[in-house]
Amino acid sequence: MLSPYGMEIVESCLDCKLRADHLFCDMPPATLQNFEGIKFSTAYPQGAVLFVEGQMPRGIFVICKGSVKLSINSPGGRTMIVKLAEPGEVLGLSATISGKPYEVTAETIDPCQINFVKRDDFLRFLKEDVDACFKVAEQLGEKYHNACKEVRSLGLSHSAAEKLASLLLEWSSKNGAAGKPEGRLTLRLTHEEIAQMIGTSRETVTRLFADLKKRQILQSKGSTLVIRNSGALRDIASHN
Amino acid sequence: MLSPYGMEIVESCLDCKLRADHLFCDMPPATLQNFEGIKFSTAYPQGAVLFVEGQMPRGIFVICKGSVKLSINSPGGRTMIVKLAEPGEVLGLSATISGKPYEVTAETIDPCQINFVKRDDFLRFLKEDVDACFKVAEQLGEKYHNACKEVRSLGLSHSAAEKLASLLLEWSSKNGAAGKPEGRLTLRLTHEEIAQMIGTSRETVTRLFADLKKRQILQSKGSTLVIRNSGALRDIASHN
DNA sequence: AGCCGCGTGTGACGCACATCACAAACATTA
DNA sequence: TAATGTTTGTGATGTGCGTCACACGCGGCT
Repeated sequence: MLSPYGMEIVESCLDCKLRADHLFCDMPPATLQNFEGIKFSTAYPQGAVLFVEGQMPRGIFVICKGSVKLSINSPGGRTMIVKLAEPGEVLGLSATISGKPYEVTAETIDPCQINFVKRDDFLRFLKEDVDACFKVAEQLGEKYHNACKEVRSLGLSHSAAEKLASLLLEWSSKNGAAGKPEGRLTLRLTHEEIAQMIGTSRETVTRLFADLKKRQILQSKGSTLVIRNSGALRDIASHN
Repeated sequence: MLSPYGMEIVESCLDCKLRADHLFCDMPPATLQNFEGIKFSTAYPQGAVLFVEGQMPRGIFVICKGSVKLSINSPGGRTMIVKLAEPGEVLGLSATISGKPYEVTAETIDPCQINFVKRDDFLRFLKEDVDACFKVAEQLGEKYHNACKEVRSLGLSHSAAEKLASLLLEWSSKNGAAGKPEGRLTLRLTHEEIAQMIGTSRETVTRLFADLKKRQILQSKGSTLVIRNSGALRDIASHN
């Protein structure tokens, strides 16, 4: 079956082939059966906003396909991108559990398939099933872990160059884990968005890229980046 | 009963008078009974290190009395204080659940009573009890929430003045919640440590305090601070 | 008393980076 | 192909604050 946005749709979680790779989705069959009963599967186009920071929680969103940009915004219009969430991640979890407003804003960056579960249904589901509840704890632990990494990078690493280098290495290694050739990656974000990820200005990102190319550490054709000297990049990333 | 460090000790969680105020400890009696069986209650002096960032998780620590400083460190010797944890909070939770290294370093800043539970015991405890598991999820949500606040303050608010003002307001309001007179607070941290909380240098903190006093916004006698103009302080804190 | 260690106060200096202000390179639409 | 938007490249300029350097105050020693 095809969604309106030209993407194949997975009908049921039970026969989702990628389940084992999807952190949250890898639950015992019985638990999954219950989940199946309360989820709503929806397809979203690129640029759809799932929820906004400060909204009261309506429920949780499990990413099946596509990626989602999580960001926080200051009243003054400043934006910071916290994370790019991938399939298998659950969004809106802590807000849904605590009943407090969503912490971040979630916006799809390509066509996505996403399972939604209403807050009440989800809470009932949790209280009835230890396995599910434990999965949620794991998932929240993961979120906390990521947030800690973010804090570390924002608070301890100094130069913008350092943070950009770390980001590139992280992306590159994520490629490696996915079987793609490591050391080669395609940028899916604009310089502006990259700047928002590492907490600097767009111009600085541009200049840093220019510098890395001049120093033969990076090479680019279109939106494809090749890391020519990963050693040097690592040096920059861990320069205390 | 008195501990070696001149602090009264609570024998059992079941008749702990502060239980209702302690987020994690407020569990159903049956659950609490189980917890009672696996916990080890210990008294620590000031300056004790519970665990260090990067260590493999031995288990969780529930604070009964006293406060604990959570920090992260860069290989280059830089330190950032992430949080001051209070009674009712659980430390080492996400590491214990995921089996990955502790995210932060935990050090007592005054004499503490703390319940320790070994990793295996704790995991078994969780898998047997949905209520406990749900409490853990709540607790992790809380941790995630705090981390998000940290990210927001590090990534969006720019000037050091802004962050210091926010910190003071937060402390002051925490006093208010505890019944103490709001707008009056005693500093328990040195300028150096405050600097580590807001990610700046000690000298900057000193200068900022001097400036706030000169502008009649703050007033200090010894380690006691009085906020004379909370409006102005709020303005500084939310200056976009 | 005098000495030491620790926290604090304050000046001088420089650099990394924000900000502004364009121009050039693409992408989209009509 | 012109017309309009979006993303990128680069210079000029200013400034917040990190860093170094040193002096002062205060409490705990012996």
